[in-house]
Amino acid sequence: MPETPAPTADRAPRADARRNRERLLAVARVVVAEQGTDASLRDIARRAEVGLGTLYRHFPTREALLESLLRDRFDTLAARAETLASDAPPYEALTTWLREFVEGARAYRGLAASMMATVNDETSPLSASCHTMRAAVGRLLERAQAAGRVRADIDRTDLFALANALSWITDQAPSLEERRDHLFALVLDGLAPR
Amino acid sequence: MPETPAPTADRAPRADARRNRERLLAVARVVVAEQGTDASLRDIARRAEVGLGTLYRHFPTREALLESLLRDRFDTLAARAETLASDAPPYEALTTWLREFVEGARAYRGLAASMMATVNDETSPLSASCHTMRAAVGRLLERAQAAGRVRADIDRTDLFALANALSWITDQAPSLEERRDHLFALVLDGLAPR
DNA sequence: ACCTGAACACCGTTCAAGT
DNA sequence: ACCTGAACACCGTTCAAGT
Repeated sequence: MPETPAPTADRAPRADARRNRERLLAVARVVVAEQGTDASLRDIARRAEVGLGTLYRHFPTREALLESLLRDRFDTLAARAETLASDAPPYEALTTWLREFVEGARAYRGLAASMMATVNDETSPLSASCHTMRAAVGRLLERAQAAGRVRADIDRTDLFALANALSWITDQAPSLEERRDHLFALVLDGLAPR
Repeated sequence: MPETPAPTADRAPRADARRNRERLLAVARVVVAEQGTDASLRDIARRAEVGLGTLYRHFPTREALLESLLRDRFDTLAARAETLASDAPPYEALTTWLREFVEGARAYRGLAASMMATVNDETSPLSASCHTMRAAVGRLLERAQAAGRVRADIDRTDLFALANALSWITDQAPSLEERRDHLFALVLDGLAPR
């Protein structure tokens, strides 16, 4: 019985496909860091020395590419929320997580906008990928609310929107970066119970 | 002495030029309402039944076009700030103005981003046009601060950024529109003195 | 003085042809 | 099974040629 390739669904990908995928992701990481989340897909394929169709084969949509780029980050942030939930007091756990979230969002310009888009389009791969992260921070929020440190009239989506809005500010006007922590603190004050 | 055209600087524009400019503005208002501030300039020229070069002649840049579209709004908002300064108590004047600002920003998707861009690029026509408006709201802020109703550690640029960030949220995720007033109130709470 | 549209250099997306 | 790049339909911007 010769090793028939057998096109089973979960077959190991061909070597060249695997290599191309990795090249694309590595290049995409650089180009998105340079140009933001609306970077030129053509440019990414070019710099990865790969046909444009190859990029589309591996990542049928821009969101799919971003998802692969950001999955690590989402997983890390979700895990971080769990750690904080058991290691820190409710309010401090929440604010620490939010601070790290906003800090990390600075990595890619346009990221905040891409994240907010997932609120509307639940079907996007990006939406699915950050869902567990949002659920995790939701639990942090509820804990802080139960402890009476955060007003009860906001939900995780409100919090997500506020965090992204803060990220967006420095996205658009880098000169306001030095004020970001300050505005962040101001919004936190707004979260206090009435 | 025949009526020599005399190319004086401030000559009345030719009739066709005047007409084209008005057509472009009228169409731009519609198209930007449909597509947002990054609307297709080609589409605007096409629907105005005007050559593409004509659009560029009248509005050398996208920002110049937006500026003409928004000048009224800026002037109105600046005047409104003056009215409120004399008619309403300091804090109420400020919050009323901010509410109207955010409410009005909903007119064009992408407007918040265009506004924030003026913080970095002081040379843009949009920046010049909204400068007096920003100065006016700056005075409202200072009054509210002097009355002890708003924390002293924020300036007009911070406030401008926060207002645009709130506008941006519903820009990106229209489904959050019903939460906007709520998030607005939350940020206002954050403005209270410590 | 002003208008026009072709020309140029870019996009995103698809898909027939290759290996 | 996967890769490739031409093809298509769009952009923004410029500018020679017209009236």
